[in-house]
Amino acid sequence: MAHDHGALLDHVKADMPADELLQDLGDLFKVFGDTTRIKIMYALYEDEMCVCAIAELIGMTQSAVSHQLKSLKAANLVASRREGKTIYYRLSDDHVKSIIAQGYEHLTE
Amino acid sequence: MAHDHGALLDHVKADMPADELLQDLGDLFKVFGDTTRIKIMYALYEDEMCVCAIAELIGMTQSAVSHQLKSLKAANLVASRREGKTIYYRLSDDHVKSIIAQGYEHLTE
DNA sequence: TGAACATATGAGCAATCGTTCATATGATAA
DNA sequence: TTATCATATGAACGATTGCTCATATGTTCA
Repeated sequence: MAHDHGALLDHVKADMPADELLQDLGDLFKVFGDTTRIKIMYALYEDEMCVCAIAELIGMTQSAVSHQLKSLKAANLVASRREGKTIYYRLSDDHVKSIIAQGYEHLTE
Repeated sequence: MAHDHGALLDHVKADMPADELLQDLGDLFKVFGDTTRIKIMYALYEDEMCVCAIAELIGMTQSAVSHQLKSLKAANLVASRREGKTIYYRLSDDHVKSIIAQGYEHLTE
């Protein structure tokens, strides 16, 4: 410790979410913290897209994209539907757009 | 590649931000992607706080907190002021709160 | 059934990350 | 100046991450 902080700590501590939620928040933002995944989310911004289209668009291997889509899906950021051999992914949530938009604003002002 | 995607790729590609911005977005969210840094930002949610108070609050070493504050400052998420020996940190931006709030909403619904 | 296509997945490896430990910097007070 | 307090920083190490490569799964069509 160091100098005295009075009642400040107790007050702030009372307003903090539970540790598990803080962990989940970190894990969620970790998914946003990679350029490849950001590109994938932007690819799906307007409309759904199949895996190989995403791969071609962002210039990455089908395998790499598939691995990242798995992360995104685990975080409930994308959803998918099958149509024959093809699987189409889409953003599952408006939060994706608003989170990215807030980040965008932070950078460009 | 694989099957044909017609004009879809060109259309979506035209709407994508420049690579450098996408990289910056990923780097920004990477800073949110750690529980310790999330805790620090929550600690500063209401008011500024000195380093040792943050360390005591979240139960981490002064050194660890200082390292993370450096990351947060490099991303323009916190700012600081000196008062004698003590240095007070605060959130530098309302985007911090709104980004975390969006993440929170995504998790809790 | 077998071939071709679209996607998923496991292992392995280089790179990045977050903490610890020791030490440096910077400010105050005696 | 010297001692002490508050914070910052560099090196080192274990843990996690994202890609590649090879291969597996699942679907369609002949």
